[in-house]
Amino acid sequence: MSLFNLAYARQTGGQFVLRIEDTDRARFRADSEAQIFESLQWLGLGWDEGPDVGGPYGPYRQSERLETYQPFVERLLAAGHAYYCWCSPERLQELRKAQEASKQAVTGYDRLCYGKTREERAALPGFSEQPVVRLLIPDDVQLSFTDIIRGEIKAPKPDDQVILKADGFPTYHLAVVVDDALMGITHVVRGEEWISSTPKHLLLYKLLGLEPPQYAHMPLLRNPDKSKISKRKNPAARLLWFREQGYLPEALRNFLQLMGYPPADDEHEVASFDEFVADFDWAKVNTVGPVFDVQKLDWLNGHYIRSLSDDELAARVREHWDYVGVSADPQLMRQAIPIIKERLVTLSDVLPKIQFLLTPDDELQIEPDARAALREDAPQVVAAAITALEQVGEWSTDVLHETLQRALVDGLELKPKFAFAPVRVAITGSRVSPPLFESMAILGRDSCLRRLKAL
RNA sequence: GUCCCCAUCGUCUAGGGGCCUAGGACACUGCCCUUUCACGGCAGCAACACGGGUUCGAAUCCCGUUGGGGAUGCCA
Repeated sequence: MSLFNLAYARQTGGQFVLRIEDTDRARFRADSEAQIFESLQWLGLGWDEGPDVGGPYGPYRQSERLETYQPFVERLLAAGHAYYCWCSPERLQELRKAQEASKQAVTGYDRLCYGKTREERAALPGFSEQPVVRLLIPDDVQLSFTDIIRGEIKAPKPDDQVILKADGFPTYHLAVVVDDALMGITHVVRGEEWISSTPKHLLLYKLLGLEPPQYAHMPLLRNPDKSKISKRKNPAARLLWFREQGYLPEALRNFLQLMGYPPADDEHEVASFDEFVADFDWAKVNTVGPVFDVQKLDWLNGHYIRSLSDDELAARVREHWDYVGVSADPQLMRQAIPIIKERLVTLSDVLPKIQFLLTPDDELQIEPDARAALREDAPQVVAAAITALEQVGEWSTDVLHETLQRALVDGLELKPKFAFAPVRVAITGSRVSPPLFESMAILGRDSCLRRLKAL
């Protein structure tokens, strides 16, 4: 949502505003705001106005704007567009349960308090001391509106929605309308789950004499079983999970772009944010909720990793290690970057791929399947390799390649495949590894010979 | 239950009446490259949910069915 919001703001020279909608005290978490900041910043979606950077329409936290909403509530009350409701949460719950059980079409508040004074209402059951304020939905409330993604859409008829809670906080519905109007918001970009609430918002604009914004209702991302993406079913619901896993923000950004927006053409699935901005058009945004498929993200991430220079990639790996708390020799990692780069899917793959370089020689484990795959001639091959390598002057990739080629392939008349396999197992402990001679060059003469002798 | 949104390969999508024997990407399979694994290259597998219309002609327009999603909160 933010990505698309920002793209449009950039394309049109607008401001991207970050507002914290923290009107629910029950769900308040001290660290959630910091997580929002970190997620957006990491993804490269910086905001022009917000609680931390300020701006002309602050404060940008709804919990700090309580006095702002009060007069609007009073105006609605005075004009008869809203009314007090003393119904207790228990009564409302029972009402809801009864409506569900009845299998009738009726839902929503039954207007028990409408038109009653406090005294009149207090005489009835299910009374609570502290009232809420409800919006009176007229019968002729406007139910259709223009969505800049979907065109003309209909929405369900709302019930008498609470706009001011018993604790004095506004609900989202009131706060979002007041704030959007006061902050000069021209475009509201939100998930499609808000379509059904839009008539309430439009009504509020009308009753308050405010100019409504344009609406863009984006499709919701889905779990592989097509349900709405959730933290329980999908760790990907938490943006920072990707950071922890070693994904590049630009890869995730590109992927998210793809999830909501078709590529400009067949050749442009990999596209920068600037290209996205240049091509951006609300009418092209998808209306179908896409399944979040990590495989494609993996491919994109590998693609972006490969497009980085070795130094850039090493810097990213160091950042990632700092973030997740890995401490390993950064110099060695930098040396190994060229030989592991095209083998990486995420930054987390770096450590396991260079583990054999970091392990002390006497602690190197030979993987069981690697040992099992050794042929009977392995001892002779390793012995020949040791003999040949002990004569090597310059310990470099080319010399090592040439030396072993001559000693094993030519000397023992082996196919390269069988000639180098035992050496690979001795050096790396595995059947699969980064390129052998490069690895040996990084490891150094002493370690290589020790490992060969050990095998 | 009611209301709303949506419906093309396994996944993301192109397509907006004839250019579609439906194109691309990821994944998968095979081949090539190759010291392993990757990368890269080439090839292949694979879809218009169903039923009615409209039309000379429908993946494209309309209706219905089915399926999926969302809303129905003093949550956002």
